[in-house]
Amino acid sequence: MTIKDLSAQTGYSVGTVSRVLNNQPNVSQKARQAVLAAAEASGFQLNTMAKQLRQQRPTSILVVVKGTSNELFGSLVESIGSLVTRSPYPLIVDYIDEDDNEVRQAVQLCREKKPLGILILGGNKRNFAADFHNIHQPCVLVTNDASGLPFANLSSVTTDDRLAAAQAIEHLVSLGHRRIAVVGGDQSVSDTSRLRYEGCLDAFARYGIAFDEARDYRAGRYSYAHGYRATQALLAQGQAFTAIFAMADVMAIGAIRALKDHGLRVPEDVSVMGFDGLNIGEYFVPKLATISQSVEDLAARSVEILRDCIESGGKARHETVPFAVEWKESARCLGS
Amino acid sequence: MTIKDLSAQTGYSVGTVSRVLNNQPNVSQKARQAVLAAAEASGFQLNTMAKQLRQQRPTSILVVVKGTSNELFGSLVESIGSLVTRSPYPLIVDYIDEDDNEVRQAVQLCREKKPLGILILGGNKRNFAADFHNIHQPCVLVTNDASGLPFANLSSVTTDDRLAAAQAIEHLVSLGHRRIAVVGGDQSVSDTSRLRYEGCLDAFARYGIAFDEARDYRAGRYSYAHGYRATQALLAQGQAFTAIFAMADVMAIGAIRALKDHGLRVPEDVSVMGFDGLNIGEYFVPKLATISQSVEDLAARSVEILRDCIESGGKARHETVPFAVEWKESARCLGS
DNA sequence: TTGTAAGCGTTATCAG
DNA sequence: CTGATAACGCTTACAA
Repeated sequence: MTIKDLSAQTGYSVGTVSRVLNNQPNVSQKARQAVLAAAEASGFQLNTMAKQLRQQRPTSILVVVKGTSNELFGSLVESIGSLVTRSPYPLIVDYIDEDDNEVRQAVQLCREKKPLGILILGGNKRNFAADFHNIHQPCVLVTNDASGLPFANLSSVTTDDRLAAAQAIEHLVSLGHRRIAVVGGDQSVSDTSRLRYEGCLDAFARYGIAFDEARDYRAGRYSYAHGYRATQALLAQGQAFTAIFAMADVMAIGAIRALKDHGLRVPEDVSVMGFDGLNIGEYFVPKLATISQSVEDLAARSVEILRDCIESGGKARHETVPFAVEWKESARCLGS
Repeated sequence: MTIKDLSAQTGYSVGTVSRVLNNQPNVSQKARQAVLAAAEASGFQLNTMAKQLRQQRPTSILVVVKGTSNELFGSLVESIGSLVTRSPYPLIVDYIDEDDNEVRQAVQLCREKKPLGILILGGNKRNFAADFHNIHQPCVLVTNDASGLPFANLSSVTTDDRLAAAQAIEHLVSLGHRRIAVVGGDQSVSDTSRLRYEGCLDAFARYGIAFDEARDYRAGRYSYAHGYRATQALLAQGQAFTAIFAMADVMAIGAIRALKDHGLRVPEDVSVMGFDGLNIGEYFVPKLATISQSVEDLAARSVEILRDCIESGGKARHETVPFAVEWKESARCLGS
């Protein structure tokens, strides 16, 4: 089935058929109806490849997901997926390892797929600074800030990680905690982790609380397993802390399990606070105190910015979505 | 950058350039090297659209994900994604609502995207029986059995849901439980739920245990929230049961939360058993007793079958991947 | 071994 | 308003 067949069936030329199919003016009602009817009857679909080849303009949106164990990205991809599915752009989703270079991968895929625009979930500034100049279509970095970078086509949507982490610590402090351990990511490779770490330090400083990185901080990936291991490592030194702040809900859950396996109760013996606001947190026992970032907001803003850049040539921007400190069962008031 | 440019640069004709780029024989070493060098130097990439248009053969694999709240599918998509990313086929992932018709959606997308093959996550036989005849490329239905259906291009990879559910109940029975409530999906629309339900009945019958659907069964989607609600509904009649079998881990987690909110302890007061073997189950408190299906196996088998059908014209087959009954904390021995 | 040229299904230009 | 026709970048007979 091609427009040629449609042309033969209706008696109109391929030119006219094409115009009808593309809702162009300068077609008579009669022709329009005839073509539309024939197309409908045969379930005709334009051949995307031919169309794109001719128009020289791509149609898909590329999504690069960095790291697969963080459930936040899973939800984010789904949310983005359902937003984009209802738009005219097909999604190409590419999952890469947490250790791979997301920008290089994106460059590679851009050459191959020539997408209209790109969404990158997770990443770090260093990789962008090094390789992003090879990317020329609109791109939105999601969950990481890219505002310092000198690229006119790079937007970002993120939570104010530093402030949010500081508020997480503040919340624990307000509950009476003074000895707080932190589990998070490797600050040298993850900007997110670095910012959240700095936020912690901000808060510790503000309250004059001692924090010794070597003693009170353990790093790993954002996954259940690494949260578990990091907490075990912390516990191996003896439990001097009354609270743990985990930089991701998945790590917090791993941490709680580790505490429990160590014979400690949450929150009676140790309070735990997470970060992300995953659905599971609401159902976990105990309910997870956390910093919630709305997956829906993050997804919606990212997609909207990208579409604006693609469709209206909008300027790149760097947005911050709101977060909320969720008071929940896993963090309790000390001595109450 | 087109092969024409490469042709001009090297002095060879576009035909020769094309042959080199496609690793065809009948090209001199000299020509091959010259072209490859030029391509390398300029970072040249063949234009996929033009190639496909000419060859009339598609290259992508379509993944249709039905329902977004079931974490199992989330992990599955990721697992499939990382398997396929390392193959020459781009993935097109489409998320649809749990209530949409996955086959119609697939038909629609096939017309548009003309994929090489299709992976459908979740679905029901009725939809396949009604509309699958419109699909002519290899397709694998994942997590649902399609063996009864008369389509030569339809494979399926699934767990033996009926047997697995029966073993879940058996496990609870072996722990001394006699009054077992079940939360699951709507059997009239979800084959998976129907099979698991029948498995439950098999086991109940085998042990002569009374089970009254109206009293002991509540349905909802496979999500935390629906597991929670279904359990609330069960509890609203008074708690006559000592154990709950949930047809999905996400429902089991919702169930545990509901029990807890009702002042009941798990497993001391009520045992809970799930189904799926999600990662979270290992970290949940209590660790979730479940039927584990290996996401990796499911993904690996599905992708392998699909690739075999696509690449070697392999025959459709219906496979069953192993499952395991996981004895874990959330299900305890009655009266011990 | 290499070059030439005819399409693949569309859209866009240009004449009618 | 409509119809020819030339591209788009590539592969593949076929000819040399």
